[in-house]
Amino acid sequence: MKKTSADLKANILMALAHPNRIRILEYLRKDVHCNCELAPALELEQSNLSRHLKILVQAGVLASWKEGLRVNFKVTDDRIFKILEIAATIARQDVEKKAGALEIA
Amino acid sequence: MKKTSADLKANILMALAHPNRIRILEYLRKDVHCNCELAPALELEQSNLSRHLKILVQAGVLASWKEGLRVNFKVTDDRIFKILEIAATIARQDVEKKAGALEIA
DNA sequence: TAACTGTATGAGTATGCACTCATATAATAT
DNA sequence: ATATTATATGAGTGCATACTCATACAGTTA
Repeated sequence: MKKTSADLKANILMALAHPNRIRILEYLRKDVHCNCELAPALELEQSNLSRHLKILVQAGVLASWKEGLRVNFKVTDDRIFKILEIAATIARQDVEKKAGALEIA
Repeated sequence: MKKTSADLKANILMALAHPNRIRILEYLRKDVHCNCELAPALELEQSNLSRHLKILVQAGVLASWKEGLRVNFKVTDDRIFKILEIAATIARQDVEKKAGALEIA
């Protein structure tokens, strides 16, 4: 069945919408890393990490290539971080608004 | 338990990461609308729509207020659309890249 | 060749999400 | 008060997701 524009956008956003996948992306912001470096750095179980990486690759957010035994990953498009930045801003404003509402009450 | 920065960002993105919620946001881009206008326009069952709207409100993406019988909704921060726009761009590029890979093969 | 390292994946489980139907609540109008 | 309209929510279902453990696979080294 045909994918609508909303489906395509949702696919990308679903790939991003998990705390561990966001941590992966932020860890990859500066440098290229392999599964074996990410696992201890993010304290994720190897197979779990592998599946998260697969989701990000399938969504087109990460690129991967083999280098000997390792598989390296890098972020394909830095605009991903713009999305994360806006999400952080909105989350922060929402927290502030809710805190303000409590003070009034 | 305490929410990390990645958790907060993921909360926002999870709220956006559904085709119908994206359609809702895009429908609300220009104008304020109530549940009763959205349901027929987006062909969503009333209770289902109501729950989607609740998710968006709880995430701080939509604001809502009563007006007689109706509950109106508006987008709180237009930067949401920047997120959708970037997601669309990345999705489009990914589709093109995969199409290109097929041609070579 | 065998042993080792790094990654992927099958299987099982537990949790969460989207959806529908029926019903409850809220506000208005007769 | 009753009826009507708009929205919210409880309950049930089915499906997707995240996770773990064990194991398979791929590439390297001895």
